[in-house]
Amino acid sequence: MTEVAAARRDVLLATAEQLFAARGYQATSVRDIAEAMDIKAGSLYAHIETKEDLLWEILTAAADRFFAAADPIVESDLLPMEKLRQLIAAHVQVITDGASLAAVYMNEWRHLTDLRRTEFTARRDAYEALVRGIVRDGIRSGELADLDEKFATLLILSSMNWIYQWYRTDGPMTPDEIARKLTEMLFKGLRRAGA
Amino acid sequence: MTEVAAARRDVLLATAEQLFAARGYQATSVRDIAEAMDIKAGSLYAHIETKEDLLWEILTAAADRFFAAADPIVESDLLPMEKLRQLIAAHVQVITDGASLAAVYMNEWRHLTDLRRTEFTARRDAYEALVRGIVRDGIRSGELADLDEKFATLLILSSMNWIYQWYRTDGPMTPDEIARKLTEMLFKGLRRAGA
DNA sequence: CCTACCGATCGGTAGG
DNA sequence: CCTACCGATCGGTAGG
Repeated sequence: MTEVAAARRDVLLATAEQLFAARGYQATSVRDIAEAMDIKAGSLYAHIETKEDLLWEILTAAADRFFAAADPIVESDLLPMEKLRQLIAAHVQVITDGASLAAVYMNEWRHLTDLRRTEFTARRDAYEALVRGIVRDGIRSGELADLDEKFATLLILSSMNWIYQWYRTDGPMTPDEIARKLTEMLFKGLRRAGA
Repeated sequence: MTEVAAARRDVLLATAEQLFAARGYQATSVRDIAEAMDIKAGSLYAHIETKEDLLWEILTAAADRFFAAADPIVESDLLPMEKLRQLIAAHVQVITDGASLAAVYMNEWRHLTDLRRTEFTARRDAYEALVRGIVRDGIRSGELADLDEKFATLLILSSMNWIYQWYRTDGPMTPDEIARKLTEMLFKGLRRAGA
């Protein structure tokens, strides 16, 4: 593949990502994508075989980013709570860095056909297991309270994953501020200390 | 309208709700809905004018439930933190009581056409404002820490709204247990007390 | 609630 | 990357 063709493919993926995030996969036609690129629908098929390939590549790229951000932290020898703090910062960074990528990742995977959907959810579960492992270690080390491990993991993931819904690049908070505030609220709780 | 016709309409709405929750609005055809009811697609239009009417009625019913659960608590004269505790329990109850309704509520509203989408998001914002009002009062009364009010509200809402993703009627936790655990984690935080 | 049908749009292909 | 087109499916309607 030539460099130019590779670049065109990246434009195609970025265009599809934006439209899938804004309207959803099913509501986005190949003609919508082509029009946004100023080409004809049939021309897309010089780059892909099916519309689902676009979704699959976007979802795979998103999963790759989350793992690339988390893996070095998980494998480090930091204490569990510091691992958790850094993982939250890294995860939030991935989301704020590509809010439309995150939106597709959270919402559109169920439109994959069976085999790919199974592979996707397996990776998602594996990521959840990484977070859960840190939570478990934190409970054992005594840094975290004696929590329901699975429930706490879901609370952490859900609070992070909701961010793409309201985050705006031109909003008042930087990604780091978001991560810091979230970590503090999750760790310390909403109650006034001593109340 | 006869009672029989009203009952058929309820079946239609319940069927659409299930399918919209499972596959998404756009991926569900009127033929899918008709087939699930063992009738022909054209027959649906004895009950509705457009497919979007189904989505709109489901979303309106969902919003009604959330407000019906929250309003008496908001208008009570309980202390802010107790209000928040009860609101979380009531909100979780609505979600666990109808996980597919909640799924449609969270995911499918963006497929509404402009006017209805605007009305929907306005109601959603109004609900968020209810929660935020309690959070504000809790901060002022000193029951809650000196939090970023909006951020804390989003944390509470996101942690509640994620529940439909994993809740199963035959799972190990009752709705009350979920609400209790969630409240405790949100209020006390994940860190070991004194750590 | 059914039969029979409408125009529009869908994802995708052949040949250039 | 385009033109021209394919069969399938879409939401919806008329008349019974």
